[in-house]
Amino acid sequence: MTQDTPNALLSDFLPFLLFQAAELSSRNFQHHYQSRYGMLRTEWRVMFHLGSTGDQTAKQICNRASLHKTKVSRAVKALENKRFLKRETLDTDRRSEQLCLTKRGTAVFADLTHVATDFDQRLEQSLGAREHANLVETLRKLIAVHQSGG
Amino acid sequence: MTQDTPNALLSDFLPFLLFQAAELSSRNFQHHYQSRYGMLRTEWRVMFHLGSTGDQTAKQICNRASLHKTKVSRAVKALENKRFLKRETLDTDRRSEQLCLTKRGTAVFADLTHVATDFDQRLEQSLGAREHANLVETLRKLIAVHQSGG
DNA sequence: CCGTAACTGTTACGTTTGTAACTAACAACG
DNA sequence: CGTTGTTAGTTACAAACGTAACAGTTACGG
Repeated sequence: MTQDTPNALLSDFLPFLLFQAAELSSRNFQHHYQSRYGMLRTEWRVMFHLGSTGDQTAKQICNRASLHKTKVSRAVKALENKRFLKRETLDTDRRSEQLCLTKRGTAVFADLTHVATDFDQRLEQSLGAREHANLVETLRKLIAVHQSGG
Repeated sequence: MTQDTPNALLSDFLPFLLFQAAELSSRNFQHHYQSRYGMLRTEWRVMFHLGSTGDQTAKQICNRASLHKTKVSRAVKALENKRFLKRETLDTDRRSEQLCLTKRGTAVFADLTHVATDFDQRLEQSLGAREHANLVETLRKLIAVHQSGG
């Protein structure tokens, strides 16, 4: 059922392409944290943020990762049960908790970081260094636009 | 908890950036099909594929959209209930069903296509035409790489 | 102070999802 | 044909999810 509207534009519809690229690359990666550490996708994302951008509260992770607070809340609980993470109520505001990886959690993050780096390098090879860099830059711009209410 | 591994690379970890970009742009768009037609995300994706690449079976949509067959099965059922789509068992293989949009479904697709096109154009404006085109091209390449088992 | 409003994080509940088991149809081989 | 294996699509069940309501804490205005 073709439309009067040119389909060329629509078959390139960005949200769709983004979803598919995200879904496929995520799927290719999830096997690692799932089989080795029994982690869920959201758990890996939370750990990723703690490991790469440092100790922070759940709220900060929500904002930075575009994740819902209940999702983060449950992931934090799961990571805590696995002894990958510990929480410490802030003295300055006792509603918030500072989250940080335990020694064990840090080791897991380091391990997965290696896999992630390999993964990223293979991607860079198949795309070419410049295209890879451009992609990263463009995605960041796109994220910024949308977050400020595009 | 910083690592020995350079974090510059990791904070640009592509699967994460892709997820976030996909999530944000999808969220910005979902309001339209949700409030006007009570459609779920997967229903919109299925309709999108039928509308833009023509009548096809559920299996074909699964492959093209990287969606799980149960997800597609349920979306098709929902779209059928809304009378947006009809199925016709193939004579050549009576396991498969050809899916095609009804008149009503086609109208809905046309309406949402307009919104999508506007959305896409605004995106193109904020990114610039060349960067937008590059992004599309790179994402397609990336999807191709992953689908062939990268 | 006291009451109201706002904010962080958790929990209850209904919906959506994925895994696995299933039905029905085809295909290949004796 | 009949048996075995494969494929398209559905369904049952448990896990994960989002919405909304919640508890505890802070901020502010009288």
